[in-house]
Parts: sequence; C-alpha cells; structure tokens
Amino acid sequence: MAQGPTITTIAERAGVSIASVSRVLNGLPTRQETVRKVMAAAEELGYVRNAVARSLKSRRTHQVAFAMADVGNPAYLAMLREIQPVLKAAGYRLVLHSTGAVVADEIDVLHSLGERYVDGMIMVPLRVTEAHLQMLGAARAPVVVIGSVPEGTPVDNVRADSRTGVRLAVDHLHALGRCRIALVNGPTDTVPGAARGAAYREALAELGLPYDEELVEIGDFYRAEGGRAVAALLNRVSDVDALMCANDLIALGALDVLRAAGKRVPEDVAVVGMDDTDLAAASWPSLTSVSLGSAERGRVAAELLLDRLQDGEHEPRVVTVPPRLVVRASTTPEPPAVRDVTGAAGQAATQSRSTEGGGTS
Amino acid sequence: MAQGPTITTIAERAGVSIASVSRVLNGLPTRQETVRKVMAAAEELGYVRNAVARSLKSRRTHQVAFAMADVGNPAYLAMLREIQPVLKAAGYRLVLHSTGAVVADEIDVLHSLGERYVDGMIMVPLRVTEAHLQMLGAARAPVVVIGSVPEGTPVDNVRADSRTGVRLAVDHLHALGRCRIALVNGPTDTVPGAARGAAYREALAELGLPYDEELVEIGDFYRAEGGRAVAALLNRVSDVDALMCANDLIALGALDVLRAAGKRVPEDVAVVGMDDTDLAAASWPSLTSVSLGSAERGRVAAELLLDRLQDGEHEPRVVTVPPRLVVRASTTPEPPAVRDVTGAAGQAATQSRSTEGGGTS
DNA sequence: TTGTAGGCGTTATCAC
DNA sequence: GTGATAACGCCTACAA
Repeated sequence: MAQGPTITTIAERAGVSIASVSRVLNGLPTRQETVRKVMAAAEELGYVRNAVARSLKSRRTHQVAFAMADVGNPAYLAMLREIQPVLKAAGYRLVLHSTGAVVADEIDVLHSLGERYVDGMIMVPLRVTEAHLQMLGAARAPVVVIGSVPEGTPVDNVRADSRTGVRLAVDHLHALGRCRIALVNGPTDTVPGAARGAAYREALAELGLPYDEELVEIGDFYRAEGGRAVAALLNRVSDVDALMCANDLIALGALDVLRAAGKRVPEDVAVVGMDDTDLAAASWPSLTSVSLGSAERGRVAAELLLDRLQDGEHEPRVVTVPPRLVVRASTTPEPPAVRDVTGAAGQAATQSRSTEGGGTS
Repeated sequence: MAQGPTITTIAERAGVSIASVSRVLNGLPTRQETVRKVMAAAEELGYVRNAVARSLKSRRTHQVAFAMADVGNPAYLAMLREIQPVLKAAGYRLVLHSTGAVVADEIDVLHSLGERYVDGMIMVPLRVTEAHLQMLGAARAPVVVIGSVPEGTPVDNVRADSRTGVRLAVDHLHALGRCRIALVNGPTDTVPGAARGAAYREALAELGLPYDEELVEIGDFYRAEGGRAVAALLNRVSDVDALMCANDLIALGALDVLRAAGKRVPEDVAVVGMDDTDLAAASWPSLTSVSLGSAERGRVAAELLLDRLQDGEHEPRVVTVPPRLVVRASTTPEPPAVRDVTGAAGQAATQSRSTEGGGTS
C-alpha cells in the first residue's frame, strides 16, 4: 500500500512533462514516441488515475446518491435494483443513504448534496416537510424525488398512484362479495399513510359502502406491527371479511395472526397487500397485492436524473406510474394463474424483473 | 444552481484571509471576533464545504465500496443491511457495485480501487481467480473479502462454514428418516457451488449413506432454474424423499415444482434451503433453511474494514461465522415454534434483524 | 508537438 | 492570532 504513482512520477520516469503525460492519458494528439514512453512508464508503475483530483478539476464526480428511509425495506430495494444498472450503464457510481425514519437525517442528506461529492440525487422522503421543500429549492445539484411533492417544487418528481391502487384492491374485494372491508394502515402522518387512508375512504364511497371508523386500524409498516394491529381489529370487530393492508409486510403480519386465530384465508377473510414485493409471491397463502410500480419508479427516476445531468435545464417533470393489481391466493382460493389488472388503460408495461439469486460461500 | 461559495468568497466577505476561514471552519483556536465574522459570512452565503477538495488534501474520502454480484440477491442484501449502518455510524458513505457474475467486472472494480474514490472496500467474489489474487495483493487500499481466499492472501477474510451448514441440514433430514437425499446445486465452478457440493458428499459419508450421482442435479442459483433442475431430477429418480437445495431461491423453485407435481411437502419430499433469507419464512410452506450468517458476515466485514481504516497494520485476519439450521414447515409438518440449532457450540448469537418495512407513496 | 504555469477548493506550514 | 503561500493530483490555456 505504498504511495501510488502520479502523473509527475510518470513524467520523470518517461523524461517528459506532466502535460504530455496528461495528454497521452487522455488520448490527445501526441507524437508516437512520446505516447510509447508514457504508456510504458505508466504500465511499469501501475499507474491509476486519481478520481478525486480529476473531480476537483472537472467538477464532476460521476457519483449519484440514492436516499431512502431504510435499506431493509423491500420496496426501496426494488427501486435500488432498477436504479443501479441504469446508473452503472451511464458510468455513474451509486452512493447509498439510509436515513431512518428521521426527518432531520433526510434534511441532512439534502444538505450534504452541497458538498459536491455526488453529481445528483434520487430521494424517497417518508414525509415532506417545509424544511424539505426549502432544501429542494436551494439544491445545488439535480434532485429527483420519488413520492409526491407540491406543484412548483423545482425538482423532477416520480409518483405512484395510491388512489387508483387502493381502488383496484377495494373493487376487487367488493366484486368477490366482501362488504366489511377493513383498512390496516401505517402512520397517517407519512406520505403513503395519508394517501392510502384517503384513497380507502374514497373507494368505499364510490362503491356506495359506508365508511366505518371501527374498520380502520393504524399500526406501522412492519410485519410484527401489522400483526398487532390486525389482532386489535379482530378483537374489536367480529364480522370483518376482508383486509386492505397498506403494505405487504402488514399483510404478512395479518396472515400470521389470522392463521393463529384459526381464520381461513381467503374463505373467512380475504387479504390484500401493497407494493407487490418478492415476499407476496412467496408467502403462504400467496398474497394478492397492489403493485405501485416500485421497480418502474426507480428506473424512471434514474432516467430522469441522467437526463438532467446531461442536458441540465428543462422544466421540472412529473411522471406518474400506474398501479397494477396482482391477484393471488389470499383473495381467490384458486389463484387464476396470476391474473393482472392494469390500473391505467394500456399503460407502460411495468416489467418487474424477477429476483435473481446467487450463492455465497 | 449557481456557482457555490468557497472559502475565498467567505474570506472576502468577512475581510479576513482564507487561512482564517479554514481555521474557524475547523474549530482551531481563533479570536472571537474573527470567528463571529467568518460564521456570519458563511451563514449568509449558505456555504457548504467541498468534499472533493477536502479529500484531495486529506487523502481520505470517507467512502467505502461494497461489491457483490447482484443487488437483487437477498443474501447480499442481508449483508448490505448490516454493513450500511455500521459504516454510517463511523461517518462513512457506502458506494455500491453490482458486478454481475462477470469475473472481468470484479477485477475492474478492484482496479478502480486505485482511483482512490473510496478509502476501502468490501467484496463478495463469486469466483476467486488468479487475477483476483493478484489484484488483491497489489491493492492500494484495504479490502475485506467475504468468502474464502487462500491462506496468505493479504486481506481480511470473512468466511461462512458451508461444510458444517450442509452437514446440519443433511443430519436433520436423516434424523427425520430420509435416506434418498438429493442435492440441487448451482454451478460448481463458483465458490459456493463447489463448497456445497463437496460438503454434501462428506455429510453423506459421515452418516454412512451412499453417494449416488443420480441424486445430484446442477442448475443455477435462481428460482426458475432451481425449479427446472428439480423437475429434471424427479423425472429421473422416483424415490427422492428429501431435497437439499444450495440456496433459498432454488428451494422455492423446488416447492413450486413439487406442488405442481402433486407431491406433499414435507410428507412426500422434505425440502431444505440455504441462506435463510426473508423469503424462507414467508414461503408456503415455510422453508427450513441453513443460515450461513449473511447478516453477521456483513457486519463483521464492516467492522474489520473500519478497524483496518483506523489502525492500518495488523496481520490479515480470518473470521469464520458459524451456520445455524432454522427448522420450519418444509421438513416438519408441525413447525416446532421455530427451533434453532446452532452449528458451533454456544457461538456468537447471529442476530438476524427483522426486516423493517415502510410505505412509499 | 511539447513544456510552463495557473487553477480547482482545502488544509497546513510558515513567518509576522 | 493571522496572513501569505505551498501543496494535494490533475487538466488546460498559452507560449515556445
């Protein structure tokens, strides 16, 4: 781990100036003889260009940050899986930020954008506060936000359509003859929690079903918490025949609790999750879930950012990714060979790439 | 997105030299009056220090790279989830590299270490070639390898114990009265594939069971491939009563195929996976799996790297993480409340943190 | 074609 | 205490 060689070292070794070395290294027109000498010296010394020095000069790091609440969340991982190859193909490295659910940390990450160690950022805020908007307005590098921001925020924005998503699910349950459809939600002060709560209410109204507060339970977006919430719900209301869960983890918790309680799924209680993560297809029974296009949102975000990194100046763009209902065993006893129902008529085919494996020694 | 202010801008604004600005910013002893002026100017200008320039000077980027074959692989993700918080707590950012299964890409990543855009690296090579060893020997920054490298390789090394892991699984199956235990493996020219193949053979020998080539099927480490391999196997051999799968994805594929073939799991065929990913607990039936301590290996690797980044020079260290058999429904009809069997007597409690959730709008 | 020199934004070593 | 000034490693006018 000795001190690595620099262009100066090479210059001395080759008996030329550092300017010539730089030229050769960058493929600028140079005499053959010089090229040979420099290349030889570089080779012998095992020279590798210093990316930091180069960035200082060029003002480009070829790095992009991805900031989300939690690396362990399968929905974010689905985004990550799409973002990574897109950026890599364009010659960018991906820097990960896991902020926890702490708003201050998100602001901090946004602040650190100013340190210029990345050329841009993709961010999935859990809550969007005034402080967020202020930082976004003052950002010194392009930012793409996954999740809705108010009109006029000067960043590109990739949205899911929770509203339609929840409606697809509720319609599906209703069509199966379910009338006591409960909502198991996460905290309502989060962006997704709020959206899904409102959408649930709307969907019921559209179907002419009454909104019953008894049928709404707030927990958190985790499996254990979801289970607890469902237990509380069942304890309170006895005639629930369907659970609309605000994400897949909650839904898995629901399955755990229902099984323990001796309820059959879907005969006694049908269950729908959200995000359509890998866990949905693997669960027991397999889980009907609303895909909000995590993978596609990630891919689109990466593409928007790359575009912005190249061109620079357009108006802020907003892209909304349509949801899809993926029907599995938790709502229909005989899973109909994975039927898909698309939310927006004939929209972009959200190709959720199959999870790949690989051993580890 | 105007040109950001630098210490020079601040110096002018505050009417002092850049040296003083730097001192104030770094908390070095300075007169109160000067401190005030500089802070005020910095505040007004919204100054954020340039990480690149700072790195050039300090020769530290406060970044660490994590390189693996595929961001989509749950085993690597388990590592990632542990690595990230450890590094973050120590003030490091994580740069992700997904190399695909391509050896050349791994070498390339190792090469890029020389660009000094990170202070160190954690790598999980799928194969370990001569080229790998050469690059590792010449590395200009500390590297920790997850997966076995030959004695004498000058890097810290965190290993799983496939051998014991496979033995735990095979013993378990044998104890359940299974005698025709098949192996569904991934490519045998990979580190894990080779290790698991050899371990299977050993485990049978120890139990006095015959090694039957008919019972070994090679596919790949993915769900679909695993399914195909199992189909081929069942087609060839009719009396298989247990499947030892080289990872969880293969095992899930096996469950798919067995179900389609009308075989009951575990009554007709017992199934064991490896890596104990989130998918194992969520699957249908839930999957008995050998945990090779992905999470712990990640955490240990991060700690070794941090230690090396601070101190610098010790001898290369080797840490082996013990496997655990996690028994679930795919081998015992009545899952015994998730019984754990530890591979090494009373070893470090591999605390596999429960996957956390979170909604996304 | 090639070399000299200045600058990217910081930090750190000097004299003052 | 503070202010010039020299690095850090690279790129690039501009001159030769």
